[in-house]
Amino acid sequence: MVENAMTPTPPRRRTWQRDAVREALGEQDGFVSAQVLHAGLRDAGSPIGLATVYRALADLAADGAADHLQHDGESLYRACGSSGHHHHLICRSCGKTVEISAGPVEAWARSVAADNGFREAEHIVDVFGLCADC
Amino acid sequence: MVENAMTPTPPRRRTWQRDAVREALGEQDGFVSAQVLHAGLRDAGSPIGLATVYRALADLAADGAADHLQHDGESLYRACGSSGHHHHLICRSCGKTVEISAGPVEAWARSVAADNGFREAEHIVDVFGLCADC
DNA sequence: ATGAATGCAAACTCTTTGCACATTG
DNA sequence: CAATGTGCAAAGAGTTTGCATTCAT
Repeated sequence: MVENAMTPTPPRRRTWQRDAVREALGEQDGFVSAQVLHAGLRDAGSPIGLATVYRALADLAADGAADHLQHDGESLYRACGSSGHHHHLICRSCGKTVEISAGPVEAWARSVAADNGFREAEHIVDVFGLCADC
Repeated sequence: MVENAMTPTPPRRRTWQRDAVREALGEQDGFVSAQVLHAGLRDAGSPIGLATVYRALADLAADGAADHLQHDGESLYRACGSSGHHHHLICRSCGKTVEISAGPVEAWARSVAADNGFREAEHIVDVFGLCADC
């Protein structure tokens, strides 16, 4: 099913859980899974439930406030709309994240999209690997 | 575990199941899920098991004979004769997927990873947009 | 003959959902 | 006060795995 064309009056209540998820997501560099985010929140003291994190993330993604992608069977989310546009190099063992700039890639993505008649192109580019320490 | 650098003597037995999976995959136009492929095979009369299809597809992908991607929680496969590694341009409205090659990006990803001391780098590169029809 | 491949079903992981209760607007 | 959001635990979906049997080499 598709989002109804017009937005009747998006009822979206403000709860501390929702805020917590949004903030936790924003503090992360790169993409995080719902599970990891939930674990982090609980470690930080929030008694928030896993289902709530899933629901909050789904809403954020639906509202365009978060980017969503899937890797290795799990959904990963990333705060979106915050600062500028950058990408990440992520260690899949220790989680270390290095911010990388992808100058050439930006142009490439735009041209590939244009060549195929796509408009409003966005792109997700992240590199996973094992860092020097792992 | 990683593929050993050199190929000692790839033990991969030829079974009619494996052939059936490879052929069925080849007859498909785009990407297919393991489940759909399995259903198709059974409809065609093959008493092949689901687990076998999963295993065969995994092997094909590992051997570079199939392209693999995930969409909406399921693994999709597609016969991929030669080159091996592709990325996708996805319409965020109708879901249409166009396979794109990212030559320059491959090199860039490798060098970025190397520059930061990362090994075994994989990368996620997907471009989203609105296709011409949407 | 030897051991990889298969099949089945149980196990697993990640995600979604039903329902009663708490909260928001 | 009405309706949405939350929690928990159970249900789902998709994929993987253990083990005895079958089959390719």
